[in-house]
This record gives sequence, C-alpha cells and structure tokens, in this order.
Amino acid sequence: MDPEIERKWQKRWEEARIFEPDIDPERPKFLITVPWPYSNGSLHVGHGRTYSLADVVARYRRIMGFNVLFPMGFHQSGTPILAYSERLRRGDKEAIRQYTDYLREYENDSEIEHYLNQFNEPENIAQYFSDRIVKDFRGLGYSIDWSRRFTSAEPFYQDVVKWQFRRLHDLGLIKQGRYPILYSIEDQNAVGEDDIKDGDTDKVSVEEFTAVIFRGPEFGMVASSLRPETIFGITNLWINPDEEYHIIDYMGERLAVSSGSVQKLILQNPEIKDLGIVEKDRILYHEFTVPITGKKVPVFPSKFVDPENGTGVVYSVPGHSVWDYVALKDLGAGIEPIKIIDFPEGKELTVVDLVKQKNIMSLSDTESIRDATAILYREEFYSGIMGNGNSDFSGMSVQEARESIKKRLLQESAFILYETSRKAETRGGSKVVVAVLQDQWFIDYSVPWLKKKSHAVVNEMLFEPSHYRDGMHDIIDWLRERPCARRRGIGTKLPFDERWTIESLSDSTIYPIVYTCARQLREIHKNLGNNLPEDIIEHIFTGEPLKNSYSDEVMGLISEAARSKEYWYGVDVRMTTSPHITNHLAFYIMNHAALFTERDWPKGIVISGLVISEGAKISKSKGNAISLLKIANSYSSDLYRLFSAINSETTSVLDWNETDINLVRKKYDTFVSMVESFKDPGVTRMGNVERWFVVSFYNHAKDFISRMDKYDIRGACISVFYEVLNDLKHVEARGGNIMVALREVIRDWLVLMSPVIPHTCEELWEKMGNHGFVSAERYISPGSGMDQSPIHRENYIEKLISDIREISRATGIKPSEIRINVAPREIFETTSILMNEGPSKVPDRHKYLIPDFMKNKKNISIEIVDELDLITSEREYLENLFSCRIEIRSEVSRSGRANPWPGRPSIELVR
RNA sequence: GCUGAGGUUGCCGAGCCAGGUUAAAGGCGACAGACUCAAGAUCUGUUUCCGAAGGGAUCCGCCGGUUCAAAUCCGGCCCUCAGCACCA
Repeated sequence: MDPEIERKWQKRWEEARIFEPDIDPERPKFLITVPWPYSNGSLHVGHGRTYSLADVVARYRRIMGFNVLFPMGFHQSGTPILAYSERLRRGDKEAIRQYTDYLREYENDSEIEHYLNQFNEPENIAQYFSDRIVKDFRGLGYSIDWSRRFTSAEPFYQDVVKWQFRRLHDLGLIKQGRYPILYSIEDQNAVGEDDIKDGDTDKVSVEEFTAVIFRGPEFGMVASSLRPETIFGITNLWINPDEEYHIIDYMGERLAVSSGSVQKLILQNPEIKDLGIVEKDRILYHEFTVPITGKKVPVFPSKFVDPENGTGVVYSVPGHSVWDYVALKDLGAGIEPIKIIDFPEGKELTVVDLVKQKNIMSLSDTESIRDATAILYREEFYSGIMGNGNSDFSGMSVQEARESIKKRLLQESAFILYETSRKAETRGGSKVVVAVLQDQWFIDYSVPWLKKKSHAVVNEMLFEPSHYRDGMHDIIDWLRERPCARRRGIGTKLPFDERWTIESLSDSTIYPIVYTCARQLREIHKNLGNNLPEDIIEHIFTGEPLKNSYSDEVMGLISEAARSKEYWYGVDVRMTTSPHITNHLAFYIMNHAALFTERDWPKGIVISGLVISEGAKISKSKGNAISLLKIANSYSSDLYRLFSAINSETTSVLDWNETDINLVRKKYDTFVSMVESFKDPGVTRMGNVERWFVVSFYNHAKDFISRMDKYDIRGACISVFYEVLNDLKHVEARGGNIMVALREVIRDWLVLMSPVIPHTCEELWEKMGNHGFVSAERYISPGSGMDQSPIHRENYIEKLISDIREISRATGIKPSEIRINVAPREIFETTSILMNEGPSKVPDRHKYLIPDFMKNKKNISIEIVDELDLITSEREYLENLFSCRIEIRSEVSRSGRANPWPGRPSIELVR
C-alpha cells in the first residue's frame, strides 16, 4: 500500500485513540508485551520482526473480542549509551560515523552536526532515539498504546525500581560478597566486552584457579592450577629463571610469587602485602612441602613458566602434564613421572605415549604440546578415575576428586586465584587482569523457596515453542547469585547503598506492571514533589494497606492505579527472541515469583526467531541493516508485516531478501486487486463452486483461529491468505463467478486479514462503503455446524477429473468420448450395507461384488447421494475441459472393466 | 565438553507429540501447454521409477528394534545449528 495511505490510517487511528484501551469489565483483557528496546540507535529490519508479530497477535485478539493492551516503553539504563556518548565527546571516528549514519535516516545533512554535539550528553541520545523509535513504530502501524510510555531513566520509574530492591532485600534475596571482574590496572577501571581488543569476536572469560601453598622453612611458594587433583603426582616446582620473585604477606604467612603477579594478587586479595624481592638462590633447588601428602619437592628453573600467568610458580606433575614432562626431560633431572589417574578397562592414555605420538622433542614444540595437553585434559576429566595411593580419593572420578580436593586444600593450604581465559588488553593497549570486588551486590537466585516458586510459575505458563518450558526449569535450577549493581552506567541508585547503580537487566524485570498505571504513577510522583512513596507502590502492586495519608487527589489517583493494575495485570504473553531466555526472561519469571501472588504471574512466553538479511547475519558493516523507517517508506509497512508473518515460522529464522519479498508482494498485489475490483453481482445465485468456496473459506477461517491461538502465525496467515487466494483461482478455473463467491465472504476476509495488513484492509474496507475502522471490528465465526457437503462434492469432481487424466496418461488415449457410469441406487444400498453391517448381510444377487468392493474400498464413499445429478450439472465444464462428449449413465454392469461404486464411478475412454 | 534444537523428495519447508487416510501440504525452481510478434506476467498440467485403465514398486541422515503396519515409537551411531552468563 502507498506509504501516504498508510500514514493516513496511522493518523486516524491515533486521533481516534482506538489503541488506548480503558478498563472494561465486560470484556476479557489481553496484555501483550515485548521487551522495551534499548534506545542508543535506530532499529533495523531485524528488530522489527518481534514487534510486528506481537502486533499481529494484539490485533488478532482485538478482532476476537478481547480488550487488548499492547504498551511500550524504552530502556535507557546501562553502559552503552554512556560509552557512546563518551566516545562521541572524545571524537572517536567510528562512533561519529555510526551516529552520522543513524542521523541521516531522520535529519537533513545540515542538522547532523547539531545533533552530534547534543549527543555529548547521554540523556540526549536516549531521548532522541526513543522519539524516533516511536515514530518508526507508528509508521509500521503497530497498535501500541503510547499513552503509557515511560523509560527506565524516569524518576517515578526509578522509585518503583527502588521499591523493588527494598522488597527483594526484605525477602533476603540481596547479598553482598566477593566477585571477580575483568579490570585494567592502568585505567583503574572495570572493563566490559566493548573495552577489550577483539572482545566481541574472541571472548574473554574469568577462570577460577586453585592457588596451592607449598610451605618451606623460611617462606612458602604459591603455585596455581586448574587441576588440584594432580597434587598427588607432584615431583617438583617450577619458576622462571629470568623473572624477579617477591615475597608477599598473605594472612600473616610469607609466600613467594613472581613479580609480575603481585599487583593482580593484591587486586584479588586486598589484605595481601608486597614485602619485596627475594633472591632466586633462596628458592631454586630448595625443598617445599606438598599439602595433604606432606611430600618434600625441589624447585627447578624452566623458561616455559609464564611469570604473568597465575603466580609465576608452577607445580610439576610430569605424569599428567605434557609441559612438565617435557620440561623435566629437557632439564635431565632424572625424575620419573608418577601416575595417579587411571582409565576404565580398555582405555589407556599416558603423557609418554602422547609425547611419542605427537613427536614432541622439546619445549619449543609449543603447538604439539598444546594439542597433546588439550587431549589429555579432556580425556582425564571425562573418563579418568583416581588411582590407588591417592589416600581418601582413590576410585573417585577426576571430576569429583577435583572438587573435593579443592575443598580440602582451601581449608588451610590454598586460596582462589582468578585468571583471564586468554591474554587480553584494552583497546587502549593496557593489560586486562582479573580483580575481585569485595563488596559486590547480588540478587541471590539460589534460594530454595524462590526456585520452588519459580518452577510453579513456569508450570502454569504457556511456552511457545513448548520445549522452552523444560529449558526454563533448567535455567532456574542453574541460576545462582547474580551481580545486580555496578559502579558505572545509567540507572537507578541502589536504595541501601547509593554508591552503586542497579545493573540494567536487574532494573527491568517487573516493569510491565508499570504499564498498567504509568500515567497515574507519574502524576502522583509529580503531585508529591517528585516522590513516589513506597507505601503507595506497595499498595497498588500488592494490595497492602497504605501507611500514610494523602490528599484526595492523590488518593483518587491511587485507587485508579490500583483498579487498573487489578484489571490488566499479569502479562498474558511476552514475545521476544531467544537470546533473552537465559537472562531477562528467567529474571522476569523469578522476580515475579518473588514479589507477586499467582494472579500477577506471567502467563505466557512466545519466542520469535532471528532475522537475517539476504542470507547473512545483519550487521552495519555488511550494509544489510535496513532501518525500519526505510522499510516503511520503500517497501510499505503492510508488505513488511505480511512478509514477517508469512515467510517463516514464528520461531525460525526469517531471511529478508529481495527475491522472497517480491514473491510475497505479488501475492499481496493479487489480493488488493481482487478485493478492489469487487462489485456486488446482485441477485446472481451460487453454483457448486461458489458454494464450495464459501464453505472452504470458513474452514480456513477456523484453521486461522486455531493456529493463531497457538501462535502459529505463519500457518494461520497461509490459511486465510494464500489458501483463500488459491481457492479463488480455483473458482475462476472451474468457471465459477468470483464476484458471487467473494460477495459471501469479503467482509469477513478483510476483518481476518486486518491483523496482518491493517492499512490495506482499512483502505479497502472504506472503499467498500463500510464505516468505522476494520481494526475495531469483531470477527463472528459462523459456528461449527456448517454443511461440509459442497467440499465433498467438489473433491468428488476433482477426483473424477484426475482419474480421467491418469487413465488417459496410462493408456495414451486422447478420448473422443468419455463414458461415466455412476453406481445406481441398488448398488448404493448394498454399499451402505457393506460399510455399516458387513459382507454377510449383502443380498445374494450382489454377493459377487464383495471381492471388488474390498479391492476398491479406500476410494468408495457414500457421502454424496446424488452423484448422477452432480456430474450432470458439471457436464458442460467437463466436456470443455476434455474437449469431447461426456456420456453419463447409471446402471448395473457385470461385464465392464470396473464396477461403479458410490464415490467411484466407472470411467471408460473411447478412442 | 555441557544443554537445547534439528537432519524429509532439485531447493526452501510442513508432517512427526496422539503410528495406517503420506509419493508425503505449501512455495520456489525445472519441463510442457494456453495466451503473446516476442519477452514478462497470468493460467493449466507434469516434476522418484514403472504402467495400454484410475494401479504398482521404492522412498523421509545411517544401523538395528517394536508392530499386522513407522517419516512418525524405542535404542545406537554420524552430521548441522544455537546458548553456556553478568552483556544490553
């Protein structure tokens, strides 16, 4: 549809406020939400899909008689907006280019400079793009109630978030503790994925090492390992001969570590003190004691030890580490590997074998050593068993032993050390290490009562696709403490510790409830001098009595808000994409479980698939990130909506590409021209085909409804769009009258199509002389009692035609005459007996028919009573189709090639 | 590796959960015909193989099992994709 026409309808909808629903106790409500978009840029073709599908659902529910609320707000918390604003202020070329691109969508070139300057303030970025997204969404015809719009940065909403966190705190779900983060020593700041060089393509994660203390007479040594279970195989310790070593004070104990690790250790354990350099000859070749076993082992030098990694001290397990084995061989120390891990029957793998197999000669074969190490670690971890002589741990699997040995060591001879999963540096080039925050705030999702309640929520919910229900149970079991506050970023201050800002996923878990009463909450906030007291929030959300007294005006707003919340909440369906499942949706469910009673719990989640463009992942650099504004203008929003709905299943990948778009466009054009050319044919009566069309249409409509109710949006749209179009073609091909056929269904067809292509349907609806909005119409189903015989009759004719064709093909006969013999009355009666009462009841004179009946059973049917009339009425059509005379009879024949049966007349082609 | 999803006829993609009505929807492509000066668009038919009568054979990643009957249920194997966390 012409973008101008689409804008016309958008404007009319807006003026008539038909998508801003009020409480209506007479109608069932339906609240549908999609996570709010993060407003740091304009949205593209990929983002629009979920919103489009949600809008199709919202509009569908509306025509089915629900009071539908589809609200939307904007997310502005977190670091990205801040980071971009900083980058723009710094004059970062890449950021400027990106934002110039965004701005070109909306502004003249002369304005761009002005806006870029404004974007030095993060709030301006957020405000600007929220406004554009509203416009873009309006331009796509979404039936969103914008009157309830708010953002995560709005003061009244932040009061809600604060209330939420106090409640969680009261419930004992907020904790404080140690937490490892990626950190730049040089910048003295936490670093995120965006700050790390290649952080997006090659992710850096935090690994947890066990730093084991080996005590000696003067001081101890600390060596960290991912494999604490191997301490039974230790033969020696390694240090790097080229590195300085320091003594540190750790809880009153003197320990030696590499100079390169001291700072990191202090960042992880602030109580550690650097006591300065220790001469290496006080370490090398001295002996230290292995914990648990009490064995004394010497320290050897080796250059393979990385002084930056761990503590710069390595304990040597030649029996189970390729590096250690090869290093010892290089050194020629004559130390034999000790084997402490066995495999089950039939499996054997040793370091010595691997070294031979990979042909490793010395420490310089780093590639081969890494390969061998990976194989060895994997095999030992998954199938290894602790061998004899490992004291309490013999017979344990390596996995179990690792945990329990670690536990034992941590009691007095070890501490946790964190290390990055790879060497990493920031974009600025400074080194990234792991620091440990001592006072990180968490939401504790591991509490048993909360898990139990959350499982209960999940059990009652609709999930589409349904297998995500099991997935969600697993995620709930797997969630532990989650850091819920950060030291930087936009957001709400933690109410009980204002140094912290609530982390951006944690501030957006229960916000859909705010949609139900955003206007009133904002009003109250304003009225009370920019303050939204907690007892008011609590009262509206949970029904707890108010603790304070307020003016009549405020009391009025409070009760209005409470009524609205009562009517609209919980969310009937939340639609989003799969990346949200393990985080946002899980928090959404668990926070609701924690804070609300059953009636306010989420009721359904529908996951929509991702979008690719021209077969490739959407990205700015590929140039395939088409903005939603451009979509609406150059393709038309109805085409985009139809394409999103029909070209792929709700849950699978959608490929936005020109070829497929054009195919959909063609069908769409056919639809429009068919409806546009409709003229009421007056009193013309319906024939067989038209009757068939009408019944078939309502069958499709029924299918549409049952599929929409299951969120099979694609299947539903195929039914009511492609299938109906095909049916119309069939009417045409069978010589039926399209206008007559359409007359019966056209009104309902427009109503049913309006959720998908609302602008088109409004325009056609008006052109047909209807008043009001088709979007506000209600579809009334004709009920299930519709007579299906026109369908059976049409199938009968189709089968007859295809049989004639098949015979003609098999025999090569182009008939000059076709003789059709329909089963006569007496055969019909006998067939009825055969089908209902069994062969023994058949009259004797027809017994000879039984074998033939058995043979042709699957084609025989007594659904149509007047076959002779039916074929006769289609005679002209058949004669035209086959360009020959058709003779129709109805008689018993004992001699013909085939006996006629009800539903299966005999056919004879005459040359 | 773990967790989840999936491998269907030239391609995309239904169906499998509730086994038979499935040579297996629909679309695309291909081929033939109609229309046209021609192309496109549109319409009709065909599109695993065999067939001089509406029929038959083979078929749904691989191997095996259950069953009167399996694309559909069970077991094993091979392969593909997604997620694996503090990041919005």
